[in-house]
Formats: sequence, C-alpha cells, structure tokens
Amino acid sequence: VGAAARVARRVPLRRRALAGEVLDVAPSLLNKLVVRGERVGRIVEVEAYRGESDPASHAFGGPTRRNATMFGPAGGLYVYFTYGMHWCANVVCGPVGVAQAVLLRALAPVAGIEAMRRARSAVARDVDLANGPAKLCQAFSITGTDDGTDLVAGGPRADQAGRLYLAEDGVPPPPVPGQGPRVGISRAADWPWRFWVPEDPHVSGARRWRRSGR
DNA sequence: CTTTGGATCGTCT
DNA sequence: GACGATCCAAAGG
Repeated sequence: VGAAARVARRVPLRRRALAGEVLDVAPSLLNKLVVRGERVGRIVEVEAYRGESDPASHAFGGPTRRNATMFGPAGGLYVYFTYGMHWCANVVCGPVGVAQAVLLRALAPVAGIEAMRRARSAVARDVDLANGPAKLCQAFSITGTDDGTDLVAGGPRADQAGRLYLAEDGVPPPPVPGQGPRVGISRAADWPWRFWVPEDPHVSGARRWRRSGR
C-alpha cells in the first residue's frame, strides 16, 4: 500500500478514549487533534489535574459554579478564565462525578493557519500561534461560551457549525513522552504531571526548558 | 539573549 | 480582599 493510500483520515475520538484515569488519558492525548472548522491543531503538551485529590485542581475542595463541567461526563470541554484576561481549555475525563481534566497547553498548527493568524494578529511566527494554554484558546477562538461543549460530537455537522471536537489521524502518542512538573502552580508544584512530545518546537517555553536541560 | 512588571477581573474565602 | 493552570512589551546585558 503506497503512501497516498494511507493518507490520514480524521476520525472523531470516542468517549471511551477519555473515560479512564487522567494520568493515563493525559499522555494518550499527545498527537491527537483539536478541530474547529478549518482550524486544526496537534496536541503536543498537556497537564493532568486530578480533581478533588489534587491541591492544584480547580476542583480541589469540591464542586462550585465554575468547575461544574469537570464533574460531568468525559469528553466535556472545561474552559476557565484567569489572570483577568485569559481563557484556558481542558478535556474532562474519568467517570461522572469525578472531576479529572487534562489542560491543553500547546498545539502544533496543522491546518487553518490563516484563520489562526487572524485570531492572533500580533504574532510574527507560526510556532507562536498556539504554544501556550491561553494562546491556543486565542488561536481557536475558545472562550467561556464554549465551556461544556461535547468534544466527542465530531464529524461533518460539527465541521459545518465550526464546533470544537477531538480527532485522531493515526499518529500515535510518543512511546516515551516528556514528563515533568506542571507550570505556573504553587500547590503540588513538584508533581510531574505535565506531558509533552519530545523535541517538538511548539511545546510552550520550549527554548527556556531546553536550555535548562529538561 | 534574559529579566521584570503591568494588564485586568471572576472566583472563592 | 487576595489571587491566579498567562502573555507580552519594555528594559537591561
């Protein structure tokens, strides 16, 4: 079978793929795709947040108005607002009632780059379009109105409507992902629950962390 | 190249 | 009333 015959088909992720334990789901999302209309990005960096047992999670301390989506079914999109100006996006996983979620930290632009540039007009280089949790939300126009979106309801209808969903195109997660402490938190700051695609230039702060040896 | 500080407001105490 | 699961411009070497 020639390469042309194996051209990657994009297939929406199934809820089953997200229903497991967050520490398994998080690295399994590496190299999966985020799709919104013409815009497509490959997930290259994530962080696991383990709900009520995780001091760094927004769900630590139980349900509130803000974190309600995290207690819902796997496949939900949990979007939150921070620093008075930025949105960040998470993929909910685990069973209903268990508030586990995977923070999307960086994407490699795959398609719709012009649309991403329009959403981030000040950016000079493509590598900077989605190499951070708030940057990728800008690039994909993700805001609070997207909170609660079902990310496994993908397909032509979703494409038509410009609805967000997750997909795969046959690229497997890295056999040995990069792993290290989560970024920007103060509690449980040493727990190594950040995962990334090794050597990928779109990982957030890639330059800084490469120089410091991680 | 690296470091510093400002922006800005919803959320929970 | 304090504090962010951040980003960027500006200033300094």
